[in-house]
Amino acid sequence: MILKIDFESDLPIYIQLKTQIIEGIAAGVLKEGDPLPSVRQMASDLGINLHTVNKAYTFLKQDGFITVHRQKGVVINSIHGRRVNEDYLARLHKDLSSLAAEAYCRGMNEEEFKNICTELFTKFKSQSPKW
Amino acid sequence: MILKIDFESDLPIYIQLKTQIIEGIAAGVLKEGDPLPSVRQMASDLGINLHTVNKAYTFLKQDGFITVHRQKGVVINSIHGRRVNEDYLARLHKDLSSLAAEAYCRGMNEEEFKNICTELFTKFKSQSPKW
DNA sequence: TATCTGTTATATATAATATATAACAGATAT
DNA sequence: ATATCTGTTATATATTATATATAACAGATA
Repeated sequence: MILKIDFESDLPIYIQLKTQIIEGIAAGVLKEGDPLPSVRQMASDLGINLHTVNKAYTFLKQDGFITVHRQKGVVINSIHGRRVNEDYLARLHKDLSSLAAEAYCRGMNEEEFKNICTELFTKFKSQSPKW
Repeated sequence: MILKIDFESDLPIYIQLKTQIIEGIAAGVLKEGDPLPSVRQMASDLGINLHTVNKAYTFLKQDGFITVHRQKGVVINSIHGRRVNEDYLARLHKDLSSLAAEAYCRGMNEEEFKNICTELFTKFKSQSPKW
C-alpha cells in the first residue's frame, strides 16, 4: 500500500498514517491478514522516525484494526476486532456534528450533504469485500 | 450563548471556541447581527487568555462567519459572508472520507451512517431560521 | 478625558510532536 | 550458537503548537 505523508499538513504525521491505513482497509487495498511493513521499514520508506510509525500502530492496535505478532510483524485484523462501541459512536456524533453545522451554515443543501456522505460510504463499500 | 471549554480535551481551546460558535449559528442560538462578547469579556468569562479568544475570532472572521466592527464589537454575519467554496468542499470531503472509512471498517450499516448524517443536519435545519 | 473596542508586539511557559540512540526480549534463519 | 529480524521500552533532545502574561496602539464612544 502506498502511503503519502504531507509534511506541510496541520495534521500530525502519526494521525495521517493512522487515517490512511484505515482508509486503505475501507477501500479494500488492505485485507484481513495482510501484513504491514515493520515500524523500521515503514519509517525508512517514508523518511520519518521509527517512533512516529510506532505511535500510529499503537493507536490502530488499541482500536482493533491491527494485531501485532512478534516476529510475524503487523497484520490487518478481521472486522471482528473493530466493532462499533459507545465511545466510537460518541466520537463519530461529535465529529459529524461539527461538519454538519459548518455545512449548514455555509448554505449547503440537505440533499447535497447527504449525497456526499453516502457517496463516500458507498465508494468504500463498492471497493472492499464484504465482511 | 453558553460556551463550555473542556480543558482535558485533545482539541485546542481556540478550536473548541470556533466549533461551538459555528454550531451555535447552525442551531439558531446565534443569529445574523447578534453580538459576541469582546475578546476580553469572553476570555474573562471562560477563564482563558484574551489571545486564545482572539485566535478563534480571527479564524471565524477569515471564514466569513463574523465581522468585527471596531467599537461595536463582534457581530454574526449573514449567510452571504460564508459560502461553499472549493477550499471548503475539499476539506469537507477529506474529513468526511476519514469518518466514512472508519465507520465502514467498524461494520456500520450504510443506512445507519446516512441516518446519523442526515439527522444531525436536519436537527440544525429545524432549529435555525431559514436564510 | 476616561474607557471601551480590536489589534499588534514581545516574551515566556507548557504540551504535543518528532527525532535520535540505545537497549531488551522473543522469533527466525543461517 | 550466532546473526538478524521483530515490537517494545527508555531516555534525551529539538521543534512546533498552544496558551498565557504584559504592554502598548489607534479608533470609537460616553
